[in-house]
Amino acid sequence: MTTLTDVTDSATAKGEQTRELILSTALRLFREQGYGKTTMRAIAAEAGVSVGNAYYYYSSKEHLMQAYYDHLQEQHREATVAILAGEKSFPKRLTGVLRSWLEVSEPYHEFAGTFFKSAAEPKSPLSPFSEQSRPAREASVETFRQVVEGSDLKLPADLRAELPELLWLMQMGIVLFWVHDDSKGLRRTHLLITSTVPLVDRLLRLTRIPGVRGVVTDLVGVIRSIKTA
Amino acid sequence: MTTLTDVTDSATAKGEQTRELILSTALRLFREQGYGKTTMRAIAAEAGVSVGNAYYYYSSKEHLMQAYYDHLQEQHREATVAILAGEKSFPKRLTGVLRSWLEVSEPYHEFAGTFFKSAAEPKSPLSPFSEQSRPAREASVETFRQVVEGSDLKLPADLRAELPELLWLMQMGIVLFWVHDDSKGLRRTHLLITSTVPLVDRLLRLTRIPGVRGVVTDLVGVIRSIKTA
DNA sequence: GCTGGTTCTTGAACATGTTCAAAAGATCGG
DNA sequence: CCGATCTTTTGAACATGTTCAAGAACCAGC
Repeated sequence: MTTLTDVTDSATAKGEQTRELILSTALRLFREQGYGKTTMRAIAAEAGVSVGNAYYYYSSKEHLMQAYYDHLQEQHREATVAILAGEKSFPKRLTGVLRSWLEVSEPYHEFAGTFFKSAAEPKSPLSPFSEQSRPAREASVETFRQVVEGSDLKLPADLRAELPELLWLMQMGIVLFWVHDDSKGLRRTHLLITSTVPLVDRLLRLTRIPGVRGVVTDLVGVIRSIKTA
Repeated sequence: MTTLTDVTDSATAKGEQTRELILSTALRLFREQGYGKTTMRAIAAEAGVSVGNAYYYYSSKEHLMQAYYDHLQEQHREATVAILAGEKSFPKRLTGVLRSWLEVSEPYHEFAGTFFKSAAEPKSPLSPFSEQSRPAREASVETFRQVVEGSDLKLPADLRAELPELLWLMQMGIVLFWVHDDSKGLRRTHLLITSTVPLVDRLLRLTRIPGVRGVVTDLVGVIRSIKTA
């Protein structure tokens, strides 16, 4: 497959151009006609290569999707930088990050469903919980860590430590909702975000109440034990 | 396709036997060798009919899965009756219902992943949120309604009304976890249930605290607005 | 510039879900 | 019992993801 030298000077290598040609062609076709209607034969033909060649670089149609996912992730990360730079309020930071995901992903909404279809299978490398998507997942969690870190939110340390992953989970939930949302202009998903974020904010601030504190501590404990079990 | 008379005397009709033969054969093969490795040709051959005949009754391989899903749902509902009859404590009722789902589904754990793969696609009739699975979904929510109704749990009316659906959502989450759980004897999923249920119980009882009450009322409001939007 | 190996490319072949036109069987009025 | 109509059954054909053996292109070392 790939050798060590590939990593260093792959940028100029011949095959690397083919690889990118195939990927960009695939992404374009996915966008233009959806994932399901785009055949591997069509991708190959459009890119001017043979079917087998596409498989030489991407071992399956799903892998092309995986590449798209990484692409999306990267775009989102870039988009968040500006947002996080100029805002201290926690709810606003969170809203901004979630909204920007929506914007970045919008062109793909139609065929995102098919994406999640693959993602839901545990053994699939596309699953957001899989080993293969660990880098993308950790990058995403990192974004939420920044949302928390740079904000004015005051929280007990233990909860604060787990919060980024919880927010990531929240985003997964929103994405799931988004995938099923066929309302005009994604109105319902926007509504979900605008109404959920302030609620989360208030919930988090509730941890100051003594009676609540204990439950939260336990909640954090449960999360930790499940993660390591 | 089907005429009105079908509904009434279909039980004895010739074709109905074929339909059931195909379904039972399919389910057996699914269990024996997994969904992916079971081909439509194999199902047809094993049932002693032609491939086209299988499609005459089940318009796709996924539809056979749908039938299995209904089957599972029904088994779970039956299993819960006994549990709910002899227990008043809310956490115990909830634990019992969740555990029994685990038991009923256990033989299918291995290929359940593939099932959820199909289920995650929004347009798929298999999606737990789809129109087609509304009956199964409502039956399931109904079970959780009974968990709440027959329990000693004291709650504000508005929250109590939404709780069954929230619990159903919780189960979806557990199922998602379960699908990814490959620990010995499903240890981690059991752990998730045993540690989450008491927490939910405590969280619900927290609604008595005035400061919490307001947030919960708003939460319920958000849920309602999202549902109807 | 030859040679041996590595990388890249090809297209035919395969596996499997799905469709469909045609045939076979069942039902029923006359 | 006949023919018409509806239901059921068939199997070949099709679409498409995937594999693979073979060859082409390329490159490093002599």
